[in-house]
Amino acid sequence: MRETDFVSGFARGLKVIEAFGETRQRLSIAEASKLTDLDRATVRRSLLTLAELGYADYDGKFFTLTPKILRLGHAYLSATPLPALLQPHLDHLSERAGQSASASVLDGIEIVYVARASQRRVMSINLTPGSRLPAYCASMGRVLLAALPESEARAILARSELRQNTANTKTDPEELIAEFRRVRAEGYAVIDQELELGLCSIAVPVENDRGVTVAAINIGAPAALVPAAEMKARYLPMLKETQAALRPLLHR
Amino acid sequence: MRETDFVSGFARGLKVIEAFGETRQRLSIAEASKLTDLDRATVRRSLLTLAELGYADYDGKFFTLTPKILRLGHAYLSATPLPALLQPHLDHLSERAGQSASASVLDGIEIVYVARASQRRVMSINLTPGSRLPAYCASMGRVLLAALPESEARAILARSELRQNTANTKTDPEELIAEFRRVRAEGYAVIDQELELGLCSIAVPVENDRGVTVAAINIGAPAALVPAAEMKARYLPMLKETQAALRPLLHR
DNA sequence: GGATCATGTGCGATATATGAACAAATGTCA
DNA sequence: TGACATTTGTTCATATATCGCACATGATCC
Repeated sequence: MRETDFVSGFARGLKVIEAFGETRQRLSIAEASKLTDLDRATVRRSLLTLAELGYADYDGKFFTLTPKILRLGHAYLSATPLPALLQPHLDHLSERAGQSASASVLDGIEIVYVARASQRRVMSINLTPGSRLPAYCASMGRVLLAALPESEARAILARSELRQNTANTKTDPEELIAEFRRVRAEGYAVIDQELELGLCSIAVPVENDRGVTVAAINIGAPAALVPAAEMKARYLPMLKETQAALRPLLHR
Repeated sequence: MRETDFVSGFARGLKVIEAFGETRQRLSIAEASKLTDLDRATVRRSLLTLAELGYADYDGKFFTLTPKILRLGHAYLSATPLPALLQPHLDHLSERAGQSASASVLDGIEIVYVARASQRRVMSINLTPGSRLPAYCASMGRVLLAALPESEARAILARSELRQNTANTKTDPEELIAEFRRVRAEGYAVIDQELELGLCSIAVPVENDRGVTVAAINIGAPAALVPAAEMKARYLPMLKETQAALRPLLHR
């Protein structure tokens, strides 16, 4: 790509949108400038552009994103066949298991939920399509990382923070790499309260008709109801069935 | 705003992202150019920028959005306190009713789901936060339109397509305006299979502590289980309770 | 092989980014 | 309270980058 094939005004604008993350619903020009490391004048122009287009509100002091911004992400969720294709299978899975079933893909060091069928809520955080979790300590993340060449998986671990969320969280890269080998060999990953106390989950990869892993699906259950040791016996068979049902549906 | 306070390269890029709507997962440069009505060279630069930043994949012929694009919409969902604040109330509502409960806000002629607690799936389409429905034929849409000054509601109806989705769908603007008056007076809206056969729903506004409508919440049920005539008696009391519980929590 | 369509590129006209300068608002401290 | 220091938003001139057109090239289809 040539230098002139890059629209830096666009790139800067996207960076400004992403600055509205986490708890930052309202940003002043100066705050946005600090967060994005862009010049105040530049950020101001981006924000005013967003406001002019209806993607943001401006009260003269603070900018706030409007729901119109959801169109951007929704362009992906509705354009990609994956979520719609997975959804009925997740519904079925969730009903059979009596637990929540989800699907996610990898984006950098995180997994991104693309579809979900939830029973009652077990996690403290609210997962919806678009939600993100660190890959290293989520069952679907383990499956997706295990599908990568080991060098890439290592690179992702190196970029990850590897926080000790609970006493169970595995944070040693070598231990994680060894676990990826086991996942690759046995075809599933179980997480025993590594992300959050009281939550167990089991995941398997979803492969397309050429055997390439394109996503992961999982079932999550309260540890009090289903100990980690029982996850495999209870849920792996139905996850494998779903996996087999999906394979011929996924091309390219 | 001055002319030079607008970054047109940014605006053009956002337009390109939105071109990936509906069934358009893969776009060539020429296709994107037609959809956005932008010059091919411009679209090409925008798409290459998206690819360079990891928001899109490029196989030399077609561009595809990547899950990274979800960060943009998620910046809103996680930054805005509304979804997180509503979620536990929707969970509770959904459990009490034994039906799906949702919350949405208005964006132009559409409602946008910002939170949802779903029981079994009753609609053919899969609703998640970020999903959109035309406002004129959805229960939450009726509530949100009824909260606007009548001139604005009329303007939105004028811009809407007013499709006859089912035999029940109201498409006459005057009839809809009259219904908005009733909704305003009585404080709730019921939809009897106007969007999709077999689906009824009832919605109430969510107001902040100053009485301004900031969202709507609803309960949807299969018409076979709960006839429209029974929606009010069954669900309005619990919707009103939720409404009252939310009011003091919403400021500004 | 010619017509049609899609993509890539060079260039002049035009729009944008930059950093400094200024004005206004806000915070600080005696 | 008042004076000073900081922070923030805005404007400006100009160097720089982008836009859109026109043309060249490559693909595809009768």
